[in-house]
Amino acid sequence: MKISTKGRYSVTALYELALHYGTGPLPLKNIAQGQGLSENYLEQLMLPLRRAGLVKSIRGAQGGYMLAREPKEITIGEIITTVEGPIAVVDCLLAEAGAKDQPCERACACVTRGIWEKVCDSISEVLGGITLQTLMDNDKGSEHVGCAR
Amino acid sequence: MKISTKGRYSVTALYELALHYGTGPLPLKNIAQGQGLSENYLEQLMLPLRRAGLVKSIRGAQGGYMLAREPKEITIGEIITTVEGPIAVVDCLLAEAGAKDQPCERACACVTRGIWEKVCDSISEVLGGITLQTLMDNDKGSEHVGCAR
DNA sequence: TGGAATCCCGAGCAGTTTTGTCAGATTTAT
DNA sequence: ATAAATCTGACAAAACTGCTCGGGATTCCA
Ligand code: FES
Ligand code: FES
Repeated sequence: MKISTKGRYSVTALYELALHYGTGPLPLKNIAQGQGLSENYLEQLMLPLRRAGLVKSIRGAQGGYMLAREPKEITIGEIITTVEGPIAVVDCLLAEAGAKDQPCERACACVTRGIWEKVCDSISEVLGGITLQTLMDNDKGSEHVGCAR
Repeated sequence: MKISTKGRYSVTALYELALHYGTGPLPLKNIAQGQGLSENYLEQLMLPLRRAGLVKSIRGAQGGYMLAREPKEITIGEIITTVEGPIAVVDCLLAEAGAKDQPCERACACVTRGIWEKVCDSISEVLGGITLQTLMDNDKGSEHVGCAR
C-alpha cells in the first residue's frame, strides 16, 4: 500500500509550477534542483503529465514547463492517476471497465469485493478533493512556528 | 497503490475460518483447496497472523487453524496490517513512530505531508470499520439474484 | 508403538516493478 | 552558431511479489 515516488515527485513538481503560475515557463532544472530530485527522472514523469494535458512545455532555450490550467483546477488525484495509473487497490476492480481478460472470476459472489471498492472510493474522494490551490493556501496559512527539529 | 495478494488471501482465508467459527480447527488444506490458493503460500501468511494473535493453531493430526476471537472482533484492517505492515502510503509517515532513521527531512515544512496523512486516515477508517462478521452478514443479506455472467 | 496428518520455519528463486541513468536527437532564443 | 532546454528510447541495479521446496516438530489414531 504505497504511493510510489512517481506520484510524490509529480505532486511536488507540479506544486512548484503552481507557485510560479502565470510567470512564464519554468525549466526542469530549476524544479529538480529546488526539490532535490533527479532531473533525468523527473523528465520521464513530465511526459505523461504533458500528454494528459496537465502541463504545457516550451522547447528550446528559455523554455520550460508551466501548468496547463489554473492550480485550483488540478487535483492531486489527477496527477497521481496520470503517472501511476488508475487507483485500483486490486486488479479486479479494473476489469469491469476494459475487460479484455477478466481476472475477477467470481465478481458477483466475491464477499471481499465490497471492501476494495470502498477503499478505492475513499482514496479517490480524498485525492480528488485536494487541488494545487488547496496546497498553496494551506502552506500560506501555516505559521511555520516552532518545529522540534 | 495495490493491496498485495498477501492481504487479499489472508482476508479470504480468515473469512473461511469465520464461517467455521466454533466448530473446531480447520486444516489449512481445506482452506487452500476451497479458495483455490497455494497451500504453501498460505502457510506463510498464517505465521504472522498467529503471532499477532488473530488465529490459533493446533498441531498434529486433526489439527488446523481457528479464529482466536469472535468474527465481530476482528477487523479487515487488523488482518491487512498484520500481513502487509502498517498502512503508510509514504514512508515518511512511518518515521514519527519508530524513527531510527528519519526519511522525512522537512516534515514540518513539507506541503504534501497533509495529503498522505489524509489518505492513510481514510483507508484506516474504512478497513477498521469492517469486521469478519460484517462480511458474513453482507453475504447472507445478498440475494444472489441474476448476475450477468 | 508406528504411521499419518498437520503445523512450523527458513531458504531460495523467477518474474515484475520501481527508480532511476544515460546518450543522443530536436527545437528555439539570443 | 551556440547554448539552453525539451523529447525519446534504451538500459540497469535494486527491491518487491508470489510463490516453491525441504525438512523438522507435534499430535492423533489404530
Ligand atoms: S474475485 Fe474479484 S473482487 Fe473478489
Ligand atoms: S518530506 Fe516527509 S512527508 Fe514530505
